[in-house]
Amino acid sequence: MATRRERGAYHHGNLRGALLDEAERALARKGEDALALRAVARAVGVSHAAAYHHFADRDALLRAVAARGFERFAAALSAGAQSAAGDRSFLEMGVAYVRFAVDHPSLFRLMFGPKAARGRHADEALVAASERAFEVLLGGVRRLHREDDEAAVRARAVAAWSFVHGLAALLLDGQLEHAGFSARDAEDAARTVLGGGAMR
Amino acid sequence: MATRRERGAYHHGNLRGALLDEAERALARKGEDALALRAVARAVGVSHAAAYHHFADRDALLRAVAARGFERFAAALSAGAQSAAGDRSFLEMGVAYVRFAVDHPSLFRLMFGPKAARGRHADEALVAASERAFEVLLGGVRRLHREDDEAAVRARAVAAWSFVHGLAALLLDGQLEHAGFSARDAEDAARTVLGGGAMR
DNA sequence: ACCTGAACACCGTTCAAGT
DNA sequence: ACCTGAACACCGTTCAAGT
Repeated sequence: MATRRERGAYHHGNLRGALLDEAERALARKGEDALALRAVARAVGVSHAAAYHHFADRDALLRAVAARGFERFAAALSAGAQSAAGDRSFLEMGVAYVRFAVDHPSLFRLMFGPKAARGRHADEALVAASERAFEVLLGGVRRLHREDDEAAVRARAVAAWSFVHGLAALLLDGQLEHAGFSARDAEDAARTVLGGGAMR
Repeated sequence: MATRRERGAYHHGNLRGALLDEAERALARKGEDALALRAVARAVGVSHAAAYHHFADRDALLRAVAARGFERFAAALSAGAQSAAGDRSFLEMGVAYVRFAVDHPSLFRLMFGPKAARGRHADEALVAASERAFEVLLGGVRRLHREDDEAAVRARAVAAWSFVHGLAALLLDGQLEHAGFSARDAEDAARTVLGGGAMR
């Protein structure tokens, strides 16, 4: 739980981790576009060229942040599903999905953005982390429809995933404000829309 | 239908339009991040400072491109809906939605990205264009469920929109390749997933 | 009204050199 | 093995000045 402030520890310590922490903070504060590799290195107290010893380039740093995001995302989905029993469990997973997106908008956009999409092959950790999140979702579908075969489970999972992902993305963009749903009360919106019968 | 090539016409002609055309091309070719205002001006044959006479900054140029995108998007949805009759009309609108996303990935991401979201208030044309697209969607829902009152129509529209938007976004990211759906055969994927019973 | 050239403060990336 | 300083080629944005 080492925070910044302590100098000298980085120089032969965990620079990679420190860069990731700072990049995540910068992402949350200023968004993906405004995140500068040089500024991250500066904040950590190291030369900008030092970062290239731990990440191939700026994109690789961002992909590593995205991979971490997927880990926390999967954990949040699990926690959501476990917060209720029976049929409501799946709904709560959807609510957790939307809540994560709205609570960490820049991280969520990074995780599902072009950087992460294009570099999927290149980044093992990213693929593994996003697959883990998908597994959590599959688990939820299996508990809901025990009788289905594997193909049917995947088809249901894709449909459910599309539904909740679209809702999260549109809320994030403020695109549903025409329809009276704002990102501020995203949790209510999620319960209303996801619970409205289209999900089963 | 004036293309580039003709020099001298810009100098007291339609520079704004030329910049938009070129920005759209650059967006499609290299993506949002790599689109440089200076490069756009250069390609059009004008000094980079000239662009600031027509757009407040780079973000404003991108928002204008997004607004144009929404116009074409609305037209594509209409055309899709008109390509079939009865209940199938709504499905075809969804297929057109996904096809647009996959055919113009960078434009689609721009339209629904943070730039467009944050600057919504600032950009009248963008809000108007995206509302027009939403109206097309509402029209489709109304034809499908004539008996519903306005609130029910909006709720159905939000659910349907979320579903199809999520599918489009996940296909774009290659996130559904685990499940056997690739962006290459997006149209088949759209028919399978959207037609699979979750939409009604 | 519309466009230019020069200037400023920042980037991402590379590379020889230091410990 | 890990980090630095200097250098390169590029940005976005501003502003006085030109027509």
